[in-house]
Amino acid sequence: MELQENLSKYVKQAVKSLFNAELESVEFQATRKEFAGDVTVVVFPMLRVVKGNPVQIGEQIGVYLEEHVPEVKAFNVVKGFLNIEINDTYFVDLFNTMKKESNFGFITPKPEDKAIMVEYSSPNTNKPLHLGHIRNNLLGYSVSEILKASGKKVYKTQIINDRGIHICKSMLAWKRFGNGETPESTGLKGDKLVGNYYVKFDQEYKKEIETLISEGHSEEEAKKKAPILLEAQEMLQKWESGDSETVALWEMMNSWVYDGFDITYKNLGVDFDKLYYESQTYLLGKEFVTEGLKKGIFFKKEDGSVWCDLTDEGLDEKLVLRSDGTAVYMTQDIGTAIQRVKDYPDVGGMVYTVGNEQEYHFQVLFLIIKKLGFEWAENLYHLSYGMVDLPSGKMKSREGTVVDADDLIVEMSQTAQEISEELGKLDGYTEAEKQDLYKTIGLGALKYYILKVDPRKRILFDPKESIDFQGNTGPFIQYTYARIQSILRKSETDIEMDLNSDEITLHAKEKELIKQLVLFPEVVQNAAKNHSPALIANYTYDLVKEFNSFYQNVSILGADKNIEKVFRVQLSETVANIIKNAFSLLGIDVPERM
RNA sequence: GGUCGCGUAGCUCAGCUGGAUAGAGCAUCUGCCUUCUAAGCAGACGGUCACAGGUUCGAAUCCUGUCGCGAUCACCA
Repeated sequence: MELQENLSKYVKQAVKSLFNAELESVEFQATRKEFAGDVTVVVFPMLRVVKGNPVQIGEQIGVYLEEHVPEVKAFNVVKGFLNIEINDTYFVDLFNTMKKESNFGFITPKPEDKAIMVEYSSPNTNKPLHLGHIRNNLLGYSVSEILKASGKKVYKTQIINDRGIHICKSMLAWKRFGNGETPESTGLKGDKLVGNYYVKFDQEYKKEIETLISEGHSEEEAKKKAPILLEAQEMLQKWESGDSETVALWEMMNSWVYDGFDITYKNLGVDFDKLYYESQTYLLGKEFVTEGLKKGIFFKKEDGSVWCDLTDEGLDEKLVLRSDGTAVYMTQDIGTAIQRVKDYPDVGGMVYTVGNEQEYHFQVLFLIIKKLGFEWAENLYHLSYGMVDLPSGKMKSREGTVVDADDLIVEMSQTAQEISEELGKLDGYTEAEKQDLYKTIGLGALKYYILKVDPRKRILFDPKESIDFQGNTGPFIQYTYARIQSILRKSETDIEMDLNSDEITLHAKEKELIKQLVLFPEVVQNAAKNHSPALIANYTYDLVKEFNSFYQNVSILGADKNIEKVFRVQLSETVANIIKNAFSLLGIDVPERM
């Protein structure tokens, strides 16, 4: 902050003139609440160049600052901490300049800058989205928005794992047991319908294994020889060879799933600029593996499989092409990355939002891309997040132990509805408006709950304990926003009006609010640097807590003087604007009433 | 076994570019709606910051080791 730079200069001057010593840097921190002051200079580090008692040194510097710096009103020294009080006019002027910036804290990207591509969601097309995908989607979307706000150009994308044995399993089960069912005929969402057949496949598969074992086969043998599995594998081969009937079935069932996903994405409020399909990128990956083989980046084993030797980087050898020449997961990811830069030449880096179980995969992928010689390999980042687990353990679609994304969203809205109806503050709202609001609040609770925790941490979600709507939650912050809107509706003060800083004496709560508000740009940059929506969430919570304390302790519309009233209304509106902007970075809407 | 991440109040989490007496929410208990929305505010209770060393004027924060939890080390994706 400018103030600190300014003070830093004077502290150095003070040390020079008082002790004839050179200070390299000055250490500041926010003054703790229990002491008087706004900013604190830590004296201890100075002891290296200035010999003496820290308290006395602090006192002397304090006197110097009081005399030489107009913004300094008073000071006190506690142990080695020099607490400095700043004039109210400084803070009011600060507020006057920031309140006019409609996108305070947001930086517009420069056209010549490189863009970042953020990948998230990237589901398999054989089952519906669950709570784990929700975390992924919210993180990816939010990090995209944060990067944009920090001044980067961003493309949101995903890679859809549309080919492989998993989708063949659903296809086969549908063919055998489906009787021609469609989303239309059943009324089921397409992804749900397909997911049911994936589960059905697994049930049949298990039955067959048991039969084989009872016939005397070993378990391992049975798992490999179950007829339904063999048939699925056969289907995959048919698909790869372009068998028209198989491809038609594949296209039909995938399209059901996409329709279903689209609904979930829309409900979640996430979107994508560009979709990639594994079925369209894996061939490019194979091309580059072949090329890398020629250049000596990869090597071929006797059986024809192609590998990358990473023992120099402390890793192992990694397979990039099977002995039968087919692609593996890695091959496809190499192709996808390269395809993206071909499509968007301004892309200079990528963020992969994928769970921490894939850390090794991305470590290897990034090294391989580097070896292939792409300059953007330096700017690849794996946004690795912890799993969402249930008290019973990992979520498993095949076993039905999942928290379904659509169901959870509906439940959250219902809870919001129950609470709202009990409070009964929505007179005059139409039923449609109410339903809209319940969704805003329900989603706000869910999104905030997920995003406020450090992405790296594992989340234990207990379906029996509902997500809170009080305290450090989305609805609490939304509520504060609505509360401010209510004041703004009642006030007739001019928001644009400039405030003469000499005429305002700040209440302690007002000063704290201004201090908190001006931190926002720094928080946005920090969140971008750390790829952490949690930093935005926690900042917003602190701001809102501060505001509510102000609200309950200071009358806004009932201020003694008009200028105070105008200032407080402006302050409230600015807080509301920051809440709205901060929450937009988390993908959370704010309501006018609730 | 190797590698990576995590371990802070009964529970969920902040704090981690080293700084003052470690902060919130939930839960429990006390007050506050004839004044701007009580999904709120004010307060009480609650901690060997996993453990042991080290570096430092100063360590929850940095380093080393130990323990616990999770992930990963496939011709699966």
